[in-house]
Amino acid sequence: MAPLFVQPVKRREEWGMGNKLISRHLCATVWSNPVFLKSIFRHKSVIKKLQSRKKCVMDSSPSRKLDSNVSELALETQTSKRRKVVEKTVVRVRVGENAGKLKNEGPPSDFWSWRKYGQKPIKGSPYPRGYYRCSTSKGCSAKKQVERCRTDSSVLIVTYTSNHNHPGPDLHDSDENQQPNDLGTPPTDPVDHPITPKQEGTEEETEERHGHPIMLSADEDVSEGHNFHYLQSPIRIPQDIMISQDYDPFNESSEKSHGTLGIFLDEEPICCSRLMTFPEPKSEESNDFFDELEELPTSSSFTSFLRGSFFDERIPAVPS
DNA sequence: CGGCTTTGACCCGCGC
DNA sequence: GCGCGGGTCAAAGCCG
Repeated sequence: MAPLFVQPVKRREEWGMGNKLISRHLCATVWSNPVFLKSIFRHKSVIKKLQSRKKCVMDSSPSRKLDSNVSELALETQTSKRRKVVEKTVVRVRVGENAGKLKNEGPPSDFWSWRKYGQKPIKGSPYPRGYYRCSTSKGCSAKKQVERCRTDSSVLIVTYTSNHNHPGPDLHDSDENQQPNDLGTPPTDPVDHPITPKQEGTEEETEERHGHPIMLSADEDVSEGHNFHYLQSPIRIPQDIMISQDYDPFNESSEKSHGTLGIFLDEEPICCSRLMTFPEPKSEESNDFFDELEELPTSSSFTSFLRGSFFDERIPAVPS
């Protein structure tokens, strides 16, 4: 299952994007929430292969052929043989309208360290798209694209491709005393990693699986053990982050579709905790987010939150 | 000095 | 074959 508002998609996206949208401070706050950090976690064993292949290519021939070879190998791991069918993970973050006007603004920072390697204007969108590569570890193929929704400049669309093949920064300081796991070992905390199908036994989940094909295909690779499978895009939610359940960036004409996610900053103050559909809702008194974190519900509760608050929008797009 | 951002150029896939 | 658009490279500059 794809965790919290993560959308692996197989299609070529055309969205608007804003490269520098929110202040670094805001970014750090937004992406430092352990709940989201743990919730966006996907596994893929191809990373290792990709990197070894990549290295070979680099050794023999520099530059351009590298990516094509890598992508080709990636394609080998997917259902379609079409070159451009790349499984992606999409995260949508809602920021304030004025966020883009702030100085020192930047894409949502997260758990990982990203280095920008490109920016391109996107046709049909007034906003450029920024291309980022994981700089936490050399050889990490994790990438992300950050752009603004063309129809809603307050929405950031972050598209993650590939997966990290290395451990991320230490989380345990703010994370329920959770110790980072050994390399290649999926986190033991249910919140730490995507809920596997076995863990999802609720009706909603069943319905979800029926309604939306589960595209996570890498979980079976966890057993490989020797490969690294790390958080694709961990996010944290501070208490001032708002969640929208009725925003759908994909639907340009609809702002009230399927309970999709947006994270609001600076607008529409709907407390995150109130939106969480925990078994025991409306813990209105708890304003200290991190205090609340320590009282996080169990995995099933969190799963309920995930399902209740976010709509799985993974799009099994057919290659064009 | 290392890491990061910026930005123009280049490469590649795809549609016509 | 050609043009378009997306993705990447890499040099230059900035910053701590």
